Amino acid sequence: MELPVKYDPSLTEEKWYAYWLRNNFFHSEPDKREPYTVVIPPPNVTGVLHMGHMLNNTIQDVLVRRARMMGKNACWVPGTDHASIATEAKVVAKLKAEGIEKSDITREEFLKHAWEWREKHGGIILEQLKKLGASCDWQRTKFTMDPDLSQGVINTFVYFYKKGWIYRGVRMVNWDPVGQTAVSDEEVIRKETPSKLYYLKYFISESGVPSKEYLVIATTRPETIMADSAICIHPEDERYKHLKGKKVFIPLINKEIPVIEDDYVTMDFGTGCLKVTPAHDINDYEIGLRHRLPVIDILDQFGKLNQEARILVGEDRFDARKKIVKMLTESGNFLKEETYSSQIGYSERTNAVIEPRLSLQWFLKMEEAAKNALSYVEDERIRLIPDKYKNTYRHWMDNVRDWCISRQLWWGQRIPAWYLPSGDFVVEPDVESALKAARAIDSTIKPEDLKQDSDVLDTWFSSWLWPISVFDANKPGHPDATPNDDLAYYYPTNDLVTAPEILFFWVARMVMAGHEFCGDLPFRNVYLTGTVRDKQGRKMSKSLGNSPDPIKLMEVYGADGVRVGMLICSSAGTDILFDESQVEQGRNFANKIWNAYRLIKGWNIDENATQTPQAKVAVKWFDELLSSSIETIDDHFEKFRISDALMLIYKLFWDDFCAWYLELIKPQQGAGIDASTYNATITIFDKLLRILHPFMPFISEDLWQNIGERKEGETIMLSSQPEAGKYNPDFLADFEVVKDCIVNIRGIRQSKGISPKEPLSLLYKGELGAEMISVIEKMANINSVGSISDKGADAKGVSFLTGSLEFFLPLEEHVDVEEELRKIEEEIKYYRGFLENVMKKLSNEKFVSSAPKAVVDMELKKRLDGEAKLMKLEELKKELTK
RNA sequence: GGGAGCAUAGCUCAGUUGGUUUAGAGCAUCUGCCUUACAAGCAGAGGGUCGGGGGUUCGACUCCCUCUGCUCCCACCA
Repeated sequence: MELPVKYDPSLTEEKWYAYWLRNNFFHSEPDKREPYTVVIPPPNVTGVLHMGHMLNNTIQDVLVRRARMMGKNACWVPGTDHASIATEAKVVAKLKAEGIEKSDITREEFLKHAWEWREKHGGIILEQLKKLGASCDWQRTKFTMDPDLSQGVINTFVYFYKKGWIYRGVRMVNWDPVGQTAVSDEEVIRKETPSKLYYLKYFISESGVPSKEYLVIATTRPETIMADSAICIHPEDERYKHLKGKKVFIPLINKEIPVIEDDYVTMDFGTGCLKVTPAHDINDYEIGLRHRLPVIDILDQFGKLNQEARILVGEDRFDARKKIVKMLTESGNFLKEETYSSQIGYSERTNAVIEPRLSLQWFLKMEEAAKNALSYVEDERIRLIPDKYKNTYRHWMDNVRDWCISRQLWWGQRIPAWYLPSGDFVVEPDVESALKAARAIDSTIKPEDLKQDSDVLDTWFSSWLWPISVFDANKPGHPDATPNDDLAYYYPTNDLVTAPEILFFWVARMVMAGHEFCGDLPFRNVYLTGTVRDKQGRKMSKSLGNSPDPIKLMEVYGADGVRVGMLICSSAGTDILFDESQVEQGRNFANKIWNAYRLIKGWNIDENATQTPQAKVAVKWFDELLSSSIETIDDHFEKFRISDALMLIYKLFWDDFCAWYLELIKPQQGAGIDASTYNATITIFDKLLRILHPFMPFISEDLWQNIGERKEGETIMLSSQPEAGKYNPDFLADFEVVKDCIVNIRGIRQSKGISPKEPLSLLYKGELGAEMISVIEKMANINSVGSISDKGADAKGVSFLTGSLEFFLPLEEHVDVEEELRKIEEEIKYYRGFLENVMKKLSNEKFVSSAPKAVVDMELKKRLDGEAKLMKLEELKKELTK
């Protein structure tokens, strides 16, 4: 069968993925082998694959496939996250498009729609991962809202409540009036936003009556003046000494409020008089707490003014702002406005301007958990890669705040707290136990009297259990329970691959949950990927439209090509500037591999042929090179230098194997190859494929299946990673010298315009085995090799030095003596400079006495080599000028 | 304002406890090649003194200080 000149991924990828699935190769069950476990960072259930996922999952697959080939029982657990805010937002939008408002339907109806949405879209991202080649154990696919996982979340809540770590409290939260929920600080994006600073007059009260005197405050939010509880001045502000103990009137509503003193106020900002609005500003809230000020909340959940405002009731906060400025102008309280730019918080999900709002929320105490979580990283039981993130991690843990775990949403695990008519509440895992507990408080309670809290839990409150609950959903909330077989075997997991942005959100919290429920770390290594950016360094985002569609990319370049493109230039923790040319490079590499295979496959074995000397050296050389390379690759993986490992493999295959090895063993045109070389080559190729497999699973499987006799059920996936054998570094170095000689000769040909097809003769001086000479003959097209001592007295040619060897190409008609002289002069100059440097060191007393012996010896050797080179160059120069 | 990090060839990055022939790779560029596996290719070549300045050291891309530029995180002045 004729193989096409170009590798076509579309013919192999689907085929082999189906084969792997059919044979259940990805599935893992506990056994006697050492486990290697990875849990996927669960993508949003309604999400679609983006470039960040591609990078992240490619790395995981490389690690998992390699571990599997190293004899470990590899288990990569896939799954999705219910992502309450994002998913609920999508469902709300979808219903709206159908003319249904969330507020018009019941919770149950809404959840039905949400689950339908999940059924329809929930599998997409996992299907996309299959295209990438991800070797996940799909039978273990989990969803953070699977019934058993949800129960685990509920149990966890009950557990921490009973432990006293969960409490209910009034807190200033970041309220998203569009999403209708509180969002965490981390989900608020601050953006520089142009606004105005309004200067307003507050008239001073003279025994309950406004006087003509006034003070001036500056505010960006005039619509909140009705919620003012006080005016605050700095205790040391000389300008306002006369205001101490006075009261002032809020404009328009003429309400009397006190002037208080607090050093929170910055004297030189604005007017130095601050209006204190405890209900609508976090700092004001804290001042309010200190001075026991009343909290007047004038905004409703939609960001509209409520009855408390007295005026402009029902107006949206931004409309109210415009209107009140007008009203203040009319009332004579408006002084002036200035343009002003400030950092305004926006909701990450809905982009609505965040409203600081007081509300009753559930919190989880973090102090003790954070201490534990920090210790695992501090003493390196958990390794962060790169370790610079230790600083960030420590900073987070040292400044941790209690975690607001309630969300005013429907999509998620509903908080298991039931309220009695009396206002008391009980926290229990289910309604039956809640009833029982409630009756302990009030024996007359009937089931219909109990009202469950309407909030759901923060999504992270389920994902922090992920490494535990995917194996044993009963364990969270039950630290004393005996772990099931899966958990006992797979936990702790090995490596976690994720983004640094969620180091705190997710990684740290998993450490906390792992410590609490399993008494152990959840993973040993955390590999933090960089952010995928475009060529200009911008984050890839939907709104910018600068992210390529990964599926299309894989269609054009092949999954293997894309995988290589993503990894070739991305070390841990550094952002990768994505450029399609890298993916092109990956595709080209796949094609190179394909064509190497075509070449080998095209050879006929000639049973009568004997191994050429070149082939003999080539096999020996490549075997040893392979061993030394495997050692380096292992080392790279040990240190998670994945792109280094890939680059090494890339060069090993392309340069060493294709450009040198294959060229050396290539039989004469039309001739067959001897069996010994052929078999050795197949063995080498087989090893190369296995080394390539974690990075390029499809093409390596395809060629591996073809290169030998395979039966159904055999796969490169479950073969092994080649191990390093013995090698002789001196031999490898000698071979490099020979390569250098060949490159020299080729370069001379090019500069003299001598065709590679024209055979040349070569003279040399030094020690060079017959087999090495044969390599030079073949690779540089040399037809006769002699000793330099046989060179005729007037022979014209080109000399060059490599290693400790001296070569001479007799090229009578091509030689330009002037030019040769110039080149030699240049080299002499270089070595003089070089020697000068070396001598400077060696003649330095202190260097010789204080540097390690090995370093001094190296310098001595450099000196000897340099002097020898220089001497030869001087000789050559003399000959030329003679 | 607080904290962290980065600055090495045109581009993207290595440079692993300061010493391995006066800095490496890939891509891109240039030159010559359709050489019977591959033009998604082959062969060859050029290109940086390691952001600026100072210091420590026998020795600094590597450690310290400082300046400049950039990035990220945290907090945020009404």
